[in-house]
Amino acid sequence: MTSSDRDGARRPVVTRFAPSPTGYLHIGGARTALFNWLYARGQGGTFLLRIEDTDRERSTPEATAAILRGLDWLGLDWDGEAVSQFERRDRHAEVAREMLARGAAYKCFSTQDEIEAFREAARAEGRSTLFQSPWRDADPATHPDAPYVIRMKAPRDGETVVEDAVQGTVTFRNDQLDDMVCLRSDGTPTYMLAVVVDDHDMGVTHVIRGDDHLNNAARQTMVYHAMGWTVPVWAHIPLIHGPDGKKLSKRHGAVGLEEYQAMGYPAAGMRNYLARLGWSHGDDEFFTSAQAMDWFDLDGIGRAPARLDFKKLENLCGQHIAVTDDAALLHEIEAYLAAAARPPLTAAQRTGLTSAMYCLKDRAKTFPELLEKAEFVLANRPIVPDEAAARALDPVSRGILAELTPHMQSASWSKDALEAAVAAVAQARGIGLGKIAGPLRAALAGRTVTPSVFDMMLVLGRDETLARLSDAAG
RNA sequence: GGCCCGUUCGUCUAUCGGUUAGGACACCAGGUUUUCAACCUGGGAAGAGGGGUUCGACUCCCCUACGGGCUGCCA
Repeated sequence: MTSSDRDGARRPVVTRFAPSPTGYLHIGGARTALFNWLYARGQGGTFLLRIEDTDRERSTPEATAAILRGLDWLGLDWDGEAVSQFERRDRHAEVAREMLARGAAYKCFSTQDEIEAFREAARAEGRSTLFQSPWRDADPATHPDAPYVIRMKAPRDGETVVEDAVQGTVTFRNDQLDDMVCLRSDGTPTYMLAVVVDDHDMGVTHVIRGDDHLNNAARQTMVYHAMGWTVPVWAHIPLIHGPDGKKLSKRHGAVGLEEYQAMGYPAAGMRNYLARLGWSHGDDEFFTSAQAMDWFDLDGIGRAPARLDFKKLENLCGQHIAVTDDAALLHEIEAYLAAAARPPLTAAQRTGLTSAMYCLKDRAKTFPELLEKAEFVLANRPIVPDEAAARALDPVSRGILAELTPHMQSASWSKDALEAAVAAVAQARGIGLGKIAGPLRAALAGRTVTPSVFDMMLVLGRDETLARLSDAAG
């Protein structure tokens, strides 16, 4: 059996990504979104987006916007409108009341101070610090006229089993689970209640999320049971760690997805890398999104946390840049420029870059690297050599360039002819091709790292090439 | 503290009781080469430790160590 029909009944798959808008889109969150998207799309299902903004203190519209931008960049499209969890608060409260009516929940009048006192005492005595409310079985007649929260009346005996598509069967003793708060004293729902209600109402069939929620799944299962709702297929995926194996944090460098865009990684490479991080399909390493959709399955998800490896990311990005068509590449490079707050391309640069793309795309791993190698076509005369290029333009080299120029003037402008011309000069001088290519590269690009000198001449054309040669030789 | 999860080359991983434990990235050496990238050849590199179960364990069970998570009127 596959994980998709673990619960027996085949339902159209519905997944969701449910981030809380309290900051940027975390790289780990992005992968969670990717897995949900891949699974839904691969199964011909639906992928929903829900913003978990019930924490009014920390939620911001800016963070929501950042999340949407991140998903958009990664190419993860969701179905329908993004749902605001906060706006569904009345529905959540309604379910809390329903649980009350069913005897699956109760009003708890304990104050924060009382709860804290309880925990301190428990800690001191070495008992469980799970709060045991005195109101759990209180007679409603004794209820004071005071603020209260609605707590889940969790079973005290027995155990709750979470059937997880990734983690396997995980059993929790019910006495380890507390009577979680479902509705706060101000009448707003807690996350624990809201997720369940929303996932149920939205018809979510597969909950794929970080394994920091594995414990929560047990308590949420109780809500499903209390309401008589079908429990979704759980899939708790391991978190992503930093290169040192510790929980990913800012000291590891980039943790926000947008930073990766600003660093110039192509979205396709990012998707490929993220998909491969914690999920595998045999020995396949390099693949398109279409293949990933086709192959993606919950069974292929690993159980151990994975570490970020920038070298591998770069390698995959390089491969994707090489196979992306020129127009799409240009488009993405312009988006990168904007994301990195770099000046946009001029019309002339856009044209030049397009004509040079064929000799740039398979020698760059990131957009900044590609742009650096494209400098020869991006820059205008006079070409200002960088330090290394300036060193390559010593008097002897300039003499060589001066000698080469007439040959270039008469050569037909094809790669073969250009190579022949350069070879002829090399032979006449009794030097290797490298002795000519170095200065030539410096004169044409002002750089020492570029595409082939012949490709550059082809892209630049005769007039521009000769002009640059004369600039450098002169 | 309690509960839960995890642990195969440096990294990502394959393996789903029987393999010389495979691949990729990275690294090292050599080759090719006009730079970079790419490419070719070769190399080093792994089952956390200890007990079981079994004819046979990386694979199953237990313990320990280490890492992570939860234990909130945060999500």
